[in-house]
Amino acid sequence: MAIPRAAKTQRRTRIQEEKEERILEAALDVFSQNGFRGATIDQIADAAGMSKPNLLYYFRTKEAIHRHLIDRVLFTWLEPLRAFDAEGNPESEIRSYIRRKLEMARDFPRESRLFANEVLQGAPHIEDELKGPLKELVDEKAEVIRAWARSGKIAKCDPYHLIFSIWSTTQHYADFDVQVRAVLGQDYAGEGRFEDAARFLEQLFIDGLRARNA
Amino acid sequence: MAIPRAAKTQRRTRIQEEKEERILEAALDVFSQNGFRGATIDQIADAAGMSKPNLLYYFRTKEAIHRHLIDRVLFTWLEPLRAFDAEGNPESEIRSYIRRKLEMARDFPRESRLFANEVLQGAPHIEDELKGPLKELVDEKAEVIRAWARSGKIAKCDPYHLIFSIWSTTQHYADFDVQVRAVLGQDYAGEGRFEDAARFLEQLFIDGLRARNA
DNA sequence: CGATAATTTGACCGCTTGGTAAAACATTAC
DNA sequence: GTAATGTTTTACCAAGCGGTCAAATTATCG
Repeated sequence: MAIPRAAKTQRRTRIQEEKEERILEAALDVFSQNGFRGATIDQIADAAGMSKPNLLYYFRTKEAIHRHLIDRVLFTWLEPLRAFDAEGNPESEIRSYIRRKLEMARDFPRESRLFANEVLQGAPHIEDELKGPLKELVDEKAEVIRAWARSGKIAKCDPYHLIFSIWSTTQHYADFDVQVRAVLGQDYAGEGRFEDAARFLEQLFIDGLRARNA
Repeated sequence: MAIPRAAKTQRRTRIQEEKEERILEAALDVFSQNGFRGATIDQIADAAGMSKPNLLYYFRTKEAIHRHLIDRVLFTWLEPLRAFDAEGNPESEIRSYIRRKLEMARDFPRESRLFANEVLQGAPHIEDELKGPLKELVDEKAEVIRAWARSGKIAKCDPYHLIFSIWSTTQHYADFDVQVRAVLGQDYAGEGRFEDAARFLEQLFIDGLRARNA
């Protein structure tokens, strides 16, 4: 007779841990492809290879699964920006930031789409995180960029819009993948487009931001 | 006793025309905010100020409304790219393309989000349009850009990824509006961010693509 | 006016959805 | 072992969904 619902016991069994992971993995698939409202618990349960009530034993509601995923993604998604180093060389910092974001778009497209879906629909579940932690981190890094510009290491530019443009150009390859593939055609087999994109974006941003002694 | 369903009569009454317009307007609101699956006919009917069966008298299915909207958006969305002129000055062509795309993001964010929602979820309704007309148009304009690069008017670069990067950076201000606002803070009242974005993007792309005689 | 066609409404249907209840089953602790 | 706890299943529900139907209402036209 279980009053439970997983969280009751402080120490979670391995079976709990394993099942929860399987659920989240399946949910990532489904949510990222259909959005929150488009996803159904049955779909997720199917993909996780268990019955719906069984799934609901681990997560009480559909929203609980979603929140769990969103929290996780939000954290890892900002890693590359956190790594942005004020002491480093501006050009190589920007270059490696672009690289890392592009790698994430390539390796974790579902996470990117999950996030995009959420923001696109007004970010109903994460407004606070955006206005709080996210804004603070961006403010901090914007100051770093501004300092680089002031000291003439890169061209003067609006640091916020610089960050936005790196976000958008890199995530585009995950979020708009179907469109990218459609336009490039299938002769573009494999992941070559990511290498090409990296080359292009590095050129664009590095040359576009190179300090001009005018 | 009407066998009707609007399309039966070749000549549509003004009342038909007006109601259909009201429905599409309402549907744009709802679809762009909730995606296809997230939107309900009741919501759209409510927003259009009519009953559900009444709405279904004008559009037989939810998909019919959606297809109508998507077709319309797809067409107008490509206008700026079509205007891209091979004979013009490369720098000013690119500059005004960015401007126009940014203006569309500002003035028609719902249209942008409708499209983004669709592509994000795998473009189930418009795969053919992407692989057909869209690809052809992009191929054509990519050739123009390549010619500019060959003749040394702009730096050598991958024209496809250049187009992608203009699309993504500009549409970002419509699709990720909540995030942009959250990060910039509400001190950013009004639409000033679009002017700032325009300045930044023009600088980035123009300087990033300026021909290098190296 | 009356007749005919166009529009609107309310009642309804079958299916899917998120979620529950309770009992069956499995596992662990002693 | 057995008792307690943890897990899974079967059956189910109430609400929401896309869509239909037939009757009621309104507009149009001679």
